[in-house]
Amino acid sequence: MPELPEVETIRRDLQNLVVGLSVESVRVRRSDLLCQTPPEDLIEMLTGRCIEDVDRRGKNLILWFSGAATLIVRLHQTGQFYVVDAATDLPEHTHVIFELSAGYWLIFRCIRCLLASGYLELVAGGELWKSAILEPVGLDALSPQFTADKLRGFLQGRRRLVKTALLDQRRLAGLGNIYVCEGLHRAGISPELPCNELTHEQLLDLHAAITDVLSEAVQARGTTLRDGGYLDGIGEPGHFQEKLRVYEREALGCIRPGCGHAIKRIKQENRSTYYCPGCQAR
DNA sequence: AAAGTTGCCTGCAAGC
DNA sequence: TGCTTGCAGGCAACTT
Repeated sequence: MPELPEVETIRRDLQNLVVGLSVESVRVRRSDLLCQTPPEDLIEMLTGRCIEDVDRRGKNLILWFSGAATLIVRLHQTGQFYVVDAATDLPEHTHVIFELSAGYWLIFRCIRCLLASGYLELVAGGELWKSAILEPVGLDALSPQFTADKLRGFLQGRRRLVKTALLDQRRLAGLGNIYVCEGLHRAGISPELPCNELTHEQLLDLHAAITDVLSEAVQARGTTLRDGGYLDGIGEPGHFQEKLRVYEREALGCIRPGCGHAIKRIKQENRSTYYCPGCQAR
């Protein structure tokens, strides 16, 4: 389930592997996964172009091609985007294939295609503000501009629960279920606390916790859960699952020294929240 | 009244 | 076989 650290890992891998290579051909097997992009446009605009840079905003990848063509890739829940050797047997659910120079293929896979509004979007002329995928995406959580003050601005005065508010990509972009749960646990804040009841201290702690957990997860190359949904830029799993403190640890003991409470799992807005009732009491 | 918020439902496929 | 799970868009139903 790629969130910011997973997408950042893929970005770095692709930066190393495919920048400087050119697109020899594009195969689109499922055009319904494209967002506002006819498949023939994708093929025509990218064939022969060189990949110049790989960028990221929130959970979205941005590939810059020569001629200012830009490809936005949103992995959503089960999307994968990685490099394989040319002419290997393509895995199931491979929906778009970019055949590159130097004997590589860059493939887009998606097991559960849940997103009716599309996963890949071509934007011509580098006019990223026209992207339907990026339009609602807020401030990137790893950006230096993300300060404790900004976090306060996002959460202040809202009655919404802090857990669900942090999942909203329109304000702060990049956090998903895993890192919101982990961040709240590190900050010792109950997921059931309404935003407008956060103290100044708690906001500072939460900002530090979010920043820390994201950068540690990038160091560990992201989280691959039991479902194996996330793979990095060469199709390998990450390692941060070994360092999770609450996520998917229901009924196990809290690892904070001296705590020992059993991790609980609750439903908030129909999504699982994991937390420690000891360190995250209301 | 308009703008901002919140809650409910939907879609795919995997794994019980 | 049938039920549950998960992410974000779309929209309805609120609140201010």
